Amino acid sequence: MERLTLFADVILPLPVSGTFTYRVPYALNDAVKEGKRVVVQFGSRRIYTALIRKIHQKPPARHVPKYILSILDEAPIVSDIQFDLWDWIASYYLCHLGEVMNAALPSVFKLASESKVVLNPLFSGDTSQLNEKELLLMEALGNQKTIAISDVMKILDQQKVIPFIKTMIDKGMILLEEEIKDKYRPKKDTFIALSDRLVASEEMLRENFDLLEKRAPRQLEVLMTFIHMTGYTQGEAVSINRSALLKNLKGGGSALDSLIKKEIFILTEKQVSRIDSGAKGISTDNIKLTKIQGDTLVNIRNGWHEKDVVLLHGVTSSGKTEIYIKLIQEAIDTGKQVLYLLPEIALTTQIISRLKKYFGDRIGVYHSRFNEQEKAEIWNRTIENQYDVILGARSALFAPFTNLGLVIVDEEHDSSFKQYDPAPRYNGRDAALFLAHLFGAKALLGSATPSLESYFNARQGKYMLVELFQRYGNFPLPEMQVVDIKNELRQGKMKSHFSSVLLARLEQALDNKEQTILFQNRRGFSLRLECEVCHWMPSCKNCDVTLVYHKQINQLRCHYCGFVTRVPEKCPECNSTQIHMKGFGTQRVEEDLQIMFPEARIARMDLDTTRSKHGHQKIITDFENQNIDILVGTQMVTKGLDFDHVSTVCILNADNMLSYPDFRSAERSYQLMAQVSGRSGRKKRRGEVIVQTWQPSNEIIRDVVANDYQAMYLKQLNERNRFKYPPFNRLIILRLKHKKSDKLNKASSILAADLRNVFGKRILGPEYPMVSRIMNLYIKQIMIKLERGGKLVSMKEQLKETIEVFSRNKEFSGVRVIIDVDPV
DNA sequence: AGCACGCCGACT
DNA sequence: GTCGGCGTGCTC
Repeated sequence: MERLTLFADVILPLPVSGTFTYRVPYALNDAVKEGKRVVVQFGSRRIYTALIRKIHQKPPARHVPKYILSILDEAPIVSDIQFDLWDWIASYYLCHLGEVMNAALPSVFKLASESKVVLNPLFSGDTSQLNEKELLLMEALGNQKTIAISDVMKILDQQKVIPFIKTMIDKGMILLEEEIKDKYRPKKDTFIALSDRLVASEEMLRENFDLLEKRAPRQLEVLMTFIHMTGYTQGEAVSINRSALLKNLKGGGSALDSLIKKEIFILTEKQVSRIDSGAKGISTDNIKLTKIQGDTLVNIRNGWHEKDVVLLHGVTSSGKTEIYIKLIQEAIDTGKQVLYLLPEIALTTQIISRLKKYFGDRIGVYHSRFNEQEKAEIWNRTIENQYDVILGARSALFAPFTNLGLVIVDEEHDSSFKQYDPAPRYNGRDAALFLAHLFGAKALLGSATPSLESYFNARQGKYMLVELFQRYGNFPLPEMQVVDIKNELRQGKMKSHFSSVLLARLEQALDNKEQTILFQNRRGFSLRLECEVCHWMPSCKNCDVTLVYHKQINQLRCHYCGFVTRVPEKCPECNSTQIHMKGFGTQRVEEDLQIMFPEARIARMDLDTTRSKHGHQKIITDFENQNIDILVGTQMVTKGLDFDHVSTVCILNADNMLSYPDFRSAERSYQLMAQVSGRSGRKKRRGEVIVQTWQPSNEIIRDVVANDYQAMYLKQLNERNRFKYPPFNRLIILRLKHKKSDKLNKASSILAADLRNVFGKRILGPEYPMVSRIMNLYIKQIMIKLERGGKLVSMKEQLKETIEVFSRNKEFSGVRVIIDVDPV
């Protein structure tokens, strides 16, 4: 029989372009399959887990391929559709397939090993002919079986060890070994069962009882507890987790061991799950939708008849989750899987348990707090079709779905769906929509404050728009009150960051045992100039952003287009010379508050207090249980939390987000303020929202107070159009990094010039980003504004090509170019 | 990404 | 004269 010579193109988990072709050993001809992991050598000695992308019979023209060393999987772990998704991500976000692979696979699926040296078993053991260094290594190998190459360097105290190792191999003293083991280990637990003879005969069991009663009361207790926990039916063997048994006994390990020795119990090892399960879930029929929720459900269903994507614009607390649950159930009923994406920070136990309540162990959760072994287990279970629903943050979209029918992206406006670093710099929402498209699945984007892009798409007819403007139980939107900080100051009523209005309200809330959330934007520490009199702030003439003050050069600068201007001597609005720097005080809020309200229980939720593994969850739980009166927090408090006893929400300073130098700052501010406000008020009581600001007549604030998303949308859309920003234009940002600023400057202006030759006026910059040096690397960025409807694919090809040509220039070889498509 | 190869300064 | 520093280029 003729043997086929097969080759496999594999993806390596590295930032290298393209795939690499390996030869398939004949013995593995039957076993190779696209989507399986294989072990390959890449370079002189590195061993990697690669993924078979394509199997073919075409030998590489240029070189002799290496062989695949082994196959790791029984069955493919990545499907064709997933590969299509990976391809799309790599080409759309201009990154390498290997980088997508890295993001997609749980890290325990990838292994990279180091070569190790071992003693050659055939070596005579005669060390008389060895030189000093050889003796040293042989001695070390006497103590430990394997030694990594890097450790050989240490032992011999020299860098070049490869030639040395090579001669030792040639002399037959040592061998090279690559330790390649799957890092994924099924978790095993020890189980206890009654021995067969006791199971077979109740009489025998009684005999043992009597025996133990006299001599070993503790052992009897163990046996009794076991019977108590498992029950006893003659002829029916039952086992129980050892630790569970011991837990009920409060110790008794030695007594148990004696019973095992006496062969009354037998030990078995069983593979167990790391993930709690067994929960059955109750029927979703138990959810009774309100009339308006029911109507919305119907609207969404109808929307899907027209378009594949529906945007659900539903005010905060409108009961969107119940609608999602109904839709999930419907998808499951037709035998399909569901992907439910949320921003990481919104993945709290609150939402997880709400879904588990209905879908029990049929829901798999992808969570950054899960360790890699757990993620691998969820992955495997997904392939085995044990899940109907996958709930998770953006990376959950890489789960190995087989039959996806519905994608839900909740809080779709949230910027954390976009991965910033490292590559792939993908947007989880957009990639999920593409995934839905690949499966022919329906998609639902949900938000109380949709992103301009999504809303625009809905208005343009690309998506179907469904609106839900009534809060659950028809309780009213909170009452909003704008407090003019300027006024308060003038009247001497401002204490620290707190207006008299806020302080009065806080006192009242404390008296009534109501909870309060004080929101302060984390952003806004950059220096900006502001007129003390009229609060005019200098903004860019090319872009709709506030200029940032650069102290070193004493100039104002737009970090988007590079516009630079001198610091004005007089305010152009009111001619005042009182132009000062602005920056908001920080975490003193909590301390100041504590001084004013010594009795109050105050907590802070920000990056510092939530850094620990369960810090975030702990604060939420404490707040839920009303162990906290006042919660001071950043963005975090806005994400997907529902608290029942919050009567008041205060935005301490609306200005610092409004003036953030970013074309999205108005949109973001609206979203943030609207989302924070939505935390106020529940059920019986109408909530209150206090907005403290220097500019009470600011349009965005007015729109928030009026709950007028439309107004904000239309105004912003106009701005975006004027300045060629999304959704009208697509943005790509190139970030160049180098440790020498002069080299970087030169490199970035040359790249920008190269790009202008191709793209003309679509290129802006180079410019320093706001943080112009990170980890000793200087950074410059170039922005590309591509018009919508342009030849996006070919434009990206040209962009890639231009960058590649630039990178080949030796003068700039050390300059890293990072491509960020659709930055947020 | 890693690793080897290469070409230059400070040591036995 | 060697070691090892970092820059450069390739890996199927």
